[in-house]
Amino acid sequence: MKTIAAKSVNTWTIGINGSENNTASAAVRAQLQLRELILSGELSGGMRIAELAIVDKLGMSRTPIRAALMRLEQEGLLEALANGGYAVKSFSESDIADAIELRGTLEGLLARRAAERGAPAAVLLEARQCLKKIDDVLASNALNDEAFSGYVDLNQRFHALLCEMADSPVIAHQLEKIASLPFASPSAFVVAQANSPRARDMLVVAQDQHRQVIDAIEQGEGARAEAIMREHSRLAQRNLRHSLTGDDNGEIAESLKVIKLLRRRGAGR
Amino acid sequence: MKTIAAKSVNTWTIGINGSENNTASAAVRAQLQLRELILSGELSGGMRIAELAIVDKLGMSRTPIRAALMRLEQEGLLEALANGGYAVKSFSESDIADAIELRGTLEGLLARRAAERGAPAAVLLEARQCLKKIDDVLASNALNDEAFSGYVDLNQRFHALLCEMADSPVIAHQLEKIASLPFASPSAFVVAQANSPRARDMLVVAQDQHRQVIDAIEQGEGARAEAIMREHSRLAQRNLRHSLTGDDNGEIAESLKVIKLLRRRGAGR
DNA sequence: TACCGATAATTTGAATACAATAATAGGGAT
DNA sequence: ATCCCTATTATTGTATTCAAATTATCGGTA
Repeated sequence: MKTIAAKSVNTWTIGINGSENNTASAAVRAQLQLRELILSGELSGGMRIAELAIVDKLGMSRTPIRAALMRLEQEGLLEALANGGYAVKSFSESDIADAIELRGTLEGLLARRAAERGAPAAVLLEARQCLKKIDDVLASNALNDEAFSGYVDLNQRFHALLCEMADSPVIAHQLEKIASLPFASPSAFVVAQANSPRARDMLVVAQDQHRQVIDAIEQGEGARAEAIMREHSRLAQRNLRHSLTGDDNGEIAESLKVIKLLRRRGAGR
Repeated sequence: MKTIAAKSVNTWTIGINGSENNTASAAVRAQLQLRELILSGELSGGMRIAELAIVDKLGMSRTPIRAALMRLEQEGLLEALANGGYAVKSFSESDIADAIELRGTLEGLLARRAAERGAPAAVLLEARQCLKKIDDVLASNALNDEAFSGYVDLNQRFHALLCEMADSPVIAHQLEKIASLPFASPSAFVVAQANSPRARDMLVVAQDQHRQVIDAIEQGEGARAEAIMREHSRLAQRNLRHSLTGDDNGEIAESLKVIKLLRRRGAGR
């Protein structure tokens, strides 16, 4: 009776790890596959999605597909049309920037709370161990793809630990929702940097911020902890801009699924 | 083709205004009625919700009810159970406090952005007019229920205008979601104060903050605007505490639907 | 040619029927 | 008497059918 939400649990981790997860319910499979279709650009921004078309494509009945569409709408990847049906949402560059800033703000809030109210020693210890592992990954001067992928995992783990320190289910839940937007996740633009010569340096800076925020939390320095996490999110902002205005003629951008969602110079804002 | 989301539009305003809205789709009706059942305490915290039971109660088929349950889950009023089905969520006092702080943080972010990037003159004008109307409401020394209800409307309008000033659909959308939790809405605890002698004074303070934040935005004082909105949300915190620890032996609390969701001294936190 | 109306077709919303899975209760064995 | 296994029941997940509404198409008229 006290078991909780395995159903609506972050479908990200499932999908990301590649395994097609044939055991999951049809609705979840539909959700994952649809997200994949959207992120891969097969269903491009602004395009209207008809249920029957998806039925044909995914080979299941309308019911689980309707559920998946509904979930993807709440996730923010689709928008509901006035007279039924959905359309693939597209995002301007400033939308993405806003989403990142939002995440930074919330992580700042978490960090401040953790500092003000004190974080459990056990979690702090885990965080320090996590930092050490990241150090290990960053030890070599040239990072291969495997190292980057390892970094992404540890980075996500660190951010999760930060959530835990603040001990606020409500805020944590909301942050999860925000980070479910593919371009707002803590390590969304990390991989984009894999080929860049300065890639490692970026991670070194990020790691320093990680360390400082833990320090601030331990010292009970709320304002500092908050400021650090906000600034930390600006790294993602920089990576975003770097991906888009990169000197490599969009080579990096091409490798980023997220870019498919970008509305190129849409009507202002 | 460019029409947008009349479907998933905030169902709050619909429900709040009392009219049962028989024209809406069955799914939306189910959502409204279910929320009413939850907020009225008929479906109390922790209670498991079986679809068939709701079918009997609301007299429609499972399909729209499933949709409504899904929406209420995303809204945060229900939680999905591991093996299917939902349970009514209950909130601790700190959960509510966190939700309010979250809203304050986001509104702070909005205000800062509005200040930093400049808000459209038209919206600023509207906001000033809104403030004037609130002044009018507060003019009399003793406020009747009608006056309070008027205040609530104007207050919501003001907060909406603030959203508009920041001109960030992404942040606005997220804030809407957070404020959809009944106790996190900007004017959630205003009515609770209707009988309190100091009720009007609270609103006077709030109004002053409204005025100052607009001033800060006009002056481009981002940090100040942010700080004001954060502090502004603490009024709701105080009202919350006042409602709960009130000297009137829970008379106020009784009038607040929100209280039905409260988990009295649950396991820690 | 452009515009308006009617009809046909497509599409979503709702209801029901069906399948699979989890909970429960009952009976048997140790 | 208790524990475990099985069978039944209840409940969710999925498919399909039906209805309503919206959109598209075709024909006619100004």
